[in-house]
Amino acid sequence: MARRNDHSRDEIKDMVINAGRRIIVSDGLSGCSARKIAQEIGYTVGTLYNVFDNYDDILLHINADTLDGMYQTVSNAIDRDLSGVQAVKALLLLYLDCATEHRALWSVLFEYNLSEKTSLPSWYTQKIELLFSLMLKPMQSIMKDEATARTAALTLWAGAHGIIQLALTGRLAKVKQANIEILLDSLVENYLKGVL
Amino acid sequence: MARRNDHSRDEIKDMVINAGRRIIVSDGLSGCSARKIAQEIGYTVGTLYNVFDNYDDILLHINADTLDGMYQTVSNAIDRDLSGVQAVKALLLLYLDCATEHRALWSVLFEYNLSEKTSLPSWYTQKIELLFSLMLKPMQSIMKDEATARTAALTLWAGAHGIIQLALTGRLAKVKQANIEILLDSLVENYLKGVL
DNA sequence: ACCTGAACACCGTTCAAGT
DNA sequence: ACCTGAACACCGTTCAAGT
Repeated sequence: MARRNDHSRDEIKDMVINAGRRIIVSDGLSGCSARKIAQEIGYTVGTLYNVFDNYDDILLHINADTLDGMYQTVSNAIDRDLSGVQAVKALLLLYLDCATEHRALWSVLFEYNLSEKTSLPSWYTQKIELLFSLMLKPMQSIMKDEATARTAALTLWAGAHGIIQLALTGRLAKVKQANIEILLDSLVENYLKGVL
Repeated sequence: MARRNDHSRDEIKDMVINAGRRIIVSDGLSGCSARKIAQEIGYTVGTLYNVFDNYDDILLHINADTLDGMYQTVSNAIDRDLSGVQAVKALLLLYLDCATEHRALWSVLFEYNLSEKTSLPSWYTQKIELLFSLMLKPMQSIMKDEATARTAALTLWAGAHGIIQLALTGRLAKVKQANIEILLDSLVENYLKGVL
């Protein structure tokens, strides 16, 4: 034992993140733990702390991977033929797809709060910004002024998030899964009608 | 020991909920536990399980109290002189106040997910519905058709939640606390302009 | 009937000790 | 330098035993 050196530091990092993701997908966040991840990758729990600051740090990196995956999925699925209002609408439906298809990972993205004081690291918020840029682009093609385009994009982006979040967690009084798209449609349609 | 009978079942229930709320407010959700609640009220942890199903059940009841409190606060603070768009806008700003003033409790409301399968009990979703009725009312005075008024109210309500949630948790790229009101204003103003 | 105390099976985190 | 194993201080939950 000790000093096996089977894997490099970066390899272990990847193994931890991937094992954590698999466990969350199959058993949920509450079914995941540092010990279970360690067992899954064939190392002792102490090894995780050579590579990550703490358990929150592991979750943060899993979330980072989720954001990367969403960016890939969404940017690949974008229909380049659409433009304007239709493009924005299609984009938000793609986010809805991501959320429903990877529910557990998507939940961890928003519902896990890091220790109160420390804010999200900039390399992480940059991933958010990158994903957001997919929304900003079609909005800028609709509206000429850059500042108001950004405000509009933020508003619709966050608004759509709220609809998806509350509906998927059953907190949006009586709204069933099937009606989410109606609300998203209402949001985009009417907001943009008002803004243009 | 045993069979003290100092407090009735309902009294203990209240003590647990209130102690839990105090701990969450001062130490956050991660600082709260069944054991700490028990210690705070001078009982053993086992006693909590005579009165509640499990720890999730305790949090659910704390959330129920939070919802009751929000209903009281908001319905008392409503300016009856306002109407139409202004009334809706003022209402969402009152929610923002609730969220910022009771951050920890407000977080638990949305960021704590009960065990995957079981959905929220109806006595709980009724409290959500009651709070939502405060939003529905002014919307119905703006729009005649009841169904579209409800869709509009749901959309704005959930949309505002998304803006508040993402902004307060630092997940809405570069949006500072001060800009939340701008986004809320943009949401309500433009959405209603489109809908009317 | 009500409450305790102790147990069970877990946690995240640390770190001396081995190779 | 890397990894283990064991410890520490916690968890939620259960339940026989006491009054």
